Amino acid sequence: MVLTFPDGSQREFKQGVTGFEVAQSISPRLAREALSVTLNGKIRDLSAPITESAHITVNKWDDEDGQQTFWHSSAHLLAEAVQELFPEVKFGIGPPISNGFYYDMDFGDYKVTEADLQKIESKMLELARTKSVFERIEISKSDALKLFSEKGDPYKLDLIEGLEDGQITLYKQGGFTDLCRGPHIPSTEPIKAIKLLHIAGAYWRGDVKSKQLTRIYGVTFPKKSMLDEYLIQLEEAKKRDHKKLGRELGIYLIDSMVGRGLPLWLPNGTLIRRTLEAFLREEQVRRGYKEVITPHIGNLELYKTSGHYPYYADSQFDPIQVEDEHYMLKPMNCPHHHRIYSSSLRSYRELPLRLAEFGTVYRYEQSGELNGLSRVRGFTQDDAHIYCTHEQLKDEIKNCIDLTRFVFNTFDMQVDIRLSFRDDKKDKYGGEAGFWSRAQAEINEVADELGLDYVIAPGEASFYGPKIDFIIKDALGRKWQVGTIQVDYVMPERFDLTYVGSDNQKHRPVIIHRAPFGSMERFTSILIEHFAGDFPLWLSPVQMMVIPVSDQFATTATEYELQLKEKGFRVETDHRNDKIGAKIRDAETRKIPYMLIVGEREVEQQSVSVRRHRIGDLGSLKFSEFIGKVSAEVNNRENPPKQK
RNA sequence: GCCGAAGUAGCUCAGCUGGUAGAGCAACGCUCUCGUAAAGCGUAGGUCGUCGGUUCGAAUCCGAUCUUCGGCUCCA
Repeated sequence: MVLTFPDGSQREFKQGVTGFEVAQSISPRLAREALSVTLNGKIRDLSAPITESAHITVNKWDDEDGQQTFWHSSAHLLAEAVQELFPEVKFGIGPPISNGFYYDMDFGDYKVTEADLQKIESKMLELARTKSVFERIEISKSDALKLFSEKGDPYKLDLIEGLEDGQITLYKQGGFTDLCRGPHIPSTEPIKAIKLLHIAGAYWRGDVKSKQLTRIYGVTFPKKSMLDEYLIQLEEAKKRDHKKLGRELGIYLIDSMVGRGLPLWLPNGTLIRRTLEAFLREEQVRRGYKEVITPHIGNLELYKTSGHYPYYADSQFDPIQVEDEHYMLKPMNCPHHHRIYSSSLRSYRELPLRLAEFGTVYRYEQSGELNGLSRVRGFTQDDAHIYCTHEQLKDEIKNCIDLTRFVFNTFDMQVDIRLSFRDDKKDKYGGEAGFWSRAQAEINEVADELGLDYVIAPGEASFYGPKIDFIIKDALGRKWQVGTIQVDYVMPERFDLTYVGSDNQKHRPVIIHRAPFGSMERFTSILIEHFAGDFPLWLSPVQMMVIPVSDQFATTATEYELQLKEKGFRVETDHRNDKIGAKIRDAETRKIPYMLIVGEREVEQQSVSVRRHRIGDLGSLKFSEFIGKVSAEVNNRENPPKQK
C-alpha cells in the first residue's frame, strides 16, 4: 500500500503499519513530536494500524489537527483530575475548541468556584507527569451501557443511546475511562503547561429545558513559554476591546440610569457614526436607493400582520396602550417600509424599488447577553428593502453582495460568508416550502456565480426566508454577524404587496432585506477593535492636533488651525502650558492621526513639522503640501499605515 | 433568564485576619516659554454600587438587590 505525504512524495508501506512507525521511518524527531495522524482528512491515533493507501499527515503541535488532538486529550486529563478530586461528579462532553477545550460536568449541589480551578490545575499537572498512556478500547453497546450505568454516568448513557453497536469506543488513561471516539495523543506526557480559564453554566445538549452543567474551559501547551505567550496575547487582545477604547476615546457610554443596553453616543462616537452613515448613504444614492424615515413605534396590528408578533413576543418590549390601541417600540423597520410600498399602485416600471432607512429598533435582549455596543437593546440598522420582480432578484442580490463587500473592503476587514438556510426538522418557518427551495437555490447560484467563499448553515435562516450573513471576529475571536442579505417571499403575501406587470396583471414582488453594516452599534464596536482605536483619517473624530512649541507661536498655530478648519478638517490646537513632549504624548494617547509641530523654523518657512500617530516624525512639509497630502488621504479613504 | 467573577476619586489600582479611606494619572491654580511619548509646586476630589443585618465599631463579615465582565441559551 502507498502513503502520500503532504509534500506529494509517496512511499510504499506494509499493510497495518502504524502512524508512529511511519513517523519513525522518516525521523526519530518526528516520531518524538508526533501527536496523531490525519488520513484522508480524518484524524487517527498514532497507534492505529493503517490498512489502505491514503494521504497522510503526521500531526505535530504546529498542525491544527495536532493541536485539536492535544486539546481533546487535555479535556480527558481535566476530567480525570476532577474525578480524583470530586468522585461524585457526572460527566457530559469534553471537546477541543479553537482555543483549547472544555468539559461539561454535573457537580450535583456543589458550586464550583474559581478557587477550585487552582486545585484542579495542580492535579492535572500531577497526573500529566505520570505519563499515562491513552488506551483505545472497543466495546459493544450493551457492555458500554452496563459499564456507565455501574459508574452512574447518566449523560454518558444518554450519549450511548444515540450510538450504533459496533462503533462504540472508550479511551482510558490512568484511572479514568471515557466514552470517546478519539483520537488521542499517545500519552499525557507532552502536556506541560495548563491553564483553566473560566467556569460557565452550559445546558446539557444545549437545551434550556435540560439540566445546566458546569463547564470548565482550559487551554494546554507542550511548553510553559507557549502558555505565557498565549496569556500575553490575551492581554493584548483586551487592549483592543471596544468597551475599554470606547470609554477612553469618548465614543459611547452606557449609563445605568438611562438603562441597560441603551448606549449614549458621545460626540466622538457620533462623529464616527455620522461619517459612516454619510459614506453608505452616498454609495446608496449611486446605486439607486431612495431614503425614507419612519417612526420609532407602530401599531401592534402592523406586527401581527408581519407575523413578528407574537413570534418574537418574548424578545420585544411590551406593547404600550394608548387610548384603545396598542403600540410597539419597533423591533424592525420592514413592516413600515412595506406600508410605504403598498401606499400606491406600483408598476413593474418602478421596480426594483429600493427603500433605505437608518432605522432605530428596540429589542428586549436577555440581560446576560448585553455586551458593550455589540449587543444592545436599542440600535440602528442601515436597513433597506428592495422590492423587485422574480426576474430581477438575482441581479439585486448581486448588487447587495457587491455593496456589502465594497463596505468591508474599504476597511480591509476580513469577513466570513454564511448562507443561512432552513432546517427542515424545525417548524419555525413561514411561507410555502416551494418558495424556500427556490430562494435558497437562487442565493446559492448567485454565491457561486460571484465565486464567494461561503459555508452553508442549515437552521440559521430567519422565519420568513434564507439569508446571506457576513460574519466578523472581534478582538477576542468571538464571531458577530454584521451584514445580512435576506430573500423574502413571505412578507409580500402577508402584506398583499403587488405590482402591475407588462401584461396588465397583478403580480407579487419579492423582497430583499439587506443591511451591510448590520447595526451601527455593532459595526462600530467591530471597527474600534479592528483598528484598535487608530481610525483612518477620514473617520477620526479629531484628525490633527496643532502643537505650538511654546506660546510664542500660538498665533501661527491658531492660523494653521483656522486654515485647516476652512478646508473641512477636524483640528484642535494644544495651547496648554506644557512641554511639547507632553503634548505629543497626549495626542498619541488620544490616537490623533497627525500632530503638527509649529515653532520658529515653521513660522519662518510657512511649513509644518508633521508627526504621524504610531509612526513618528515625518519631517517638514510646506503647509500647502500638507493640505494636499491629507486631502488625498481623506478622499481615498486610506486606512492607517501598518507599522509597529 | 441561567452558571461563574467583579464593583473603592473621572481613569488605573492599594487598603492583610473589622478600629474614622490612600497612591499615580487626569482636572484646577501658580511657576517655567520649552523642538517630537510624561517639567515643578500646590489645590480640590470618595456617605468604598445600593439597601438591610451582625458588632462598641464595617470598604473589610453575612444577606438581599443593582450594574458590569466571561460563558450558556436566544438573536427578525
